[in-house]
Amino acid sequence: MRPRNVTIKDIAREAKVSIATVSNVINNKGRVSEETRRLVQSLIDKYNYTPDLSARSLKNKHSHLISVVVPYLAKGEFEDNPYFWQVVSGIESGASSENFHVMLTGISDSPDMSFATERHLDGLVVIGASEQADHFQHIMDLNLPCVFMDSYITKADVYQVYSNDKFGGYLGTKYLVSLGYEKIILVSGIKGKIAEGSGVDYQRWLGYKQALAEAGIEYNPELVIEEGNTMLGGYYAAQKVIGSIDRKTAIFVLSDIGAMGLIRGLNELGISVPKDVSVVGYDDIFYADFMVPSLTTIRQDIFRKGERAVDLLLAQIEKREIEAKTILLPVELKIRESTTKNFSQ
Amino acid sequence: MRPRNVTIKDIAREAKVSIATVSNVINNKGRVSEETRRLVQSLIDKYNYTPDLSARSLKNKHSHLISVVVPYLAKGEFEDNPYFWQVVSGIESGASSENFHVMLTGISDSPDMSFATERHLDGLVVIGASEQADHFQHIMDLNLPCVFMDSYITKADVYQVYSNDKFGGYLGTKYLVSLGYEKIILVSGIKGKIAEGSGVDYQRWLGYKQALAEAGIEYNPELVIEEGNTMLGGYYAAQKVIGSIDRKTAIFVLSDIGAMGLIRGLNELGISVPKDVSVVGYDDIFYADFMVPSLTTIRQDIFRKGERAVDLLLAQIEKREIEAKTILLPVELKIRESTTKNFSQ
DNA sequence: TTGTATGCGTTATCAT
DNA sequence: ATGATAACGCATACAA
Repeated sequence: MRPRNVTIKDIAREAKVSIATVSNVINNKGRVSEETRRLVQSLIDKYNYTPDLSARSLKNKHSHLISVVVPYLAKGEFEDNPYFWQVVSGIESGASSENFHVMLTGISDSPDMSFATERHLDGLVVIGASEQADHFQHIMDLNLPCVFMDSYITKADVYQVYSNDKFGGYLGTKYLVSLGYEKIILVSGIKGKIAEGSGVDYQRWLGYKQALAEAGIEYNPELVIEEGNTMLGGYYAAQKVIGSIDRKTAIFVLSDIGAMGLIRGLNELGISVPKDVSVVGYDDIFYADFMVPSLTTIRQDIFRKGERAVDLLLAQIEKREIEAKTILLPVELKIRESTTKNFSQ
Repeated sequence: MRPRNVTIKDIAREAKVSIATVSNVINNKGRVSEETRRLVQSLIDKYNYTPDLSARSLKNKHSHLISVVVPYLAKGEFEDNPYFWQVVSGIESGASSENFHVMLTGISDSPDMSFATERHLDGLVVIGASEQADHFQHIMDLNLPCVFMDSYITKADVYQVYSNDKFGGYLGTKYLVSLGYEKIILVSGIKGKIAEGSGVDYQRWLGYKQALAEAGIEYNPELVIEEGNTMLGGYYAAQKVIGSIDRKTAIFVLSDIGAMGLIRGLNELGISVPKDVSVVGYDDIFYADFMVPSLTTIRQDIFRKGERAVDLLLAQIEKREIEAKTILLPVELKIRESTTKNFSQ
């Protein structure tokens, strides 16, 4: 199809040196005389030669290719949540600046991870894995550099990055309490995660409970709605909470995308935010500030989180010294229009 | 690091056959006796053997890897627009169902496309390229199977998929006219594209003009604001249009994400949608229905668009028969809350 | 039907 | 400082 590519051999021939020498100047290994180095380099430039990565990978067992995998999500939960895309953007950005490429491994893919070894992937960024699931062991069995995001793996020696979810849960709840609300509904993610005691939502729930306790408000499990951190989940949650909203009620949704669905759902039921009820979200996805009303939320720097994950992954791949295998990112409360003081007293 | 992988040789040895035979059963080439086929297959299963793709790629010159590239966007324009992610989702979905993997090639990457040949990529999906730009020739020079999305390349024999942008522009405009508006502001994308006569926005603009002409409304270039199809672009556009909004005015924004920014911007300036002004968007991104107000828009099936692009690409890669090198997808008007009849008369 | 041998483009070892 | 050569894992042309 396209003209045969120029290889290391062609360069060697034209430079009248051996391929070993060319290889050496490419990887500036070995001691090559400045003179031949320049000669070879000039030919490389002239022919626009770049080494064949398949050949290299065959030899080296690495590929400068990493993959991001999101194993535990249903179709749509991933693609319809800007959170993930912003993470992936950060990953791609961090990777490409270090000359790594990023493969996207769709969530609907089979649990089969063989592609990782087949392609000599250099590493994996795994988002939202759960230690209990089969997948986790599969991934560990790969024995590949890995960074887990948002996973709260308890096993030692696992590279992880997350943000301070417990504190985030605490912050959001405390803020609503400080506004004068006494009944804080928590709209959370995947059913069972809290009971299971795993995942980010569990951590955020811990913070929620702590803030409640500090405020002397009794924890009421009936106020915890597990509807999924999706737009539709939030939308349906609206119907579930509608009955229990009174003047002292506020709602804390553990994802911005869920909060968006909820606010929409509430609107359709004739409830206006923040006039009738205050809502806090979580994540600070890129358009949280542009929604109507703009969303009070727990902000984490999502893009940066992705970048940090690659940093950590590449450090592991390149066996660099690192401070710690675990990176904990800060969160902060971002006050916007979806919350307002409770004037009911 | 991890235990040496089992190779074709290991299987051959244990099966007491040659590697050629093993290779034959893997690719079910050649005539292999049913008996040995079964034997070899059982060992393949037993050892969980999968062929090394780097080796294969070195031999074959293909990789079962495609890449999506978005060459002409500034940082943020890509990652903050759900449109692109939905396209990418569609691409990933289509590709993975055909056992192809997808590489993400970030927009901030250098114009250098050498990675495509280095990695023996099987093909490219290029989004929003412009025939005039240098990039275009670079990509064509690769001589690689390619599908251009949203590009309106005039050169013959180029594989393309787009949706009916001109009709979309027509539909949105006509609808606003039918609601009783006589002054339709058009908020468009990248500056100069319309003058240049290229890209989707130019096509949509053509449709806009046509609808105006049919309605007997004189085209007024001052009503065309080129502020970028981004959230911030829309936001700033609000300040530009504010002065010229009267009772007969409606606004057509050529992206939902821009419309979101615009509506937010208008709100901050004390103008409410649709009470004070009607707004139509474009794309029907996944949350258009969940915004407040929900967005009247020109719908295209974005995910499907991505899927169709891979279909076309894979057909090209596998040299299958196809009906046409160009796929034109339909658009439709989706009426929601951001538009309302003009009662000013 | 099956085996042998060669080459794909590199890197690395060992000579020279 | 440089060159010859083996090896990486696979596919394939050709032989048997």
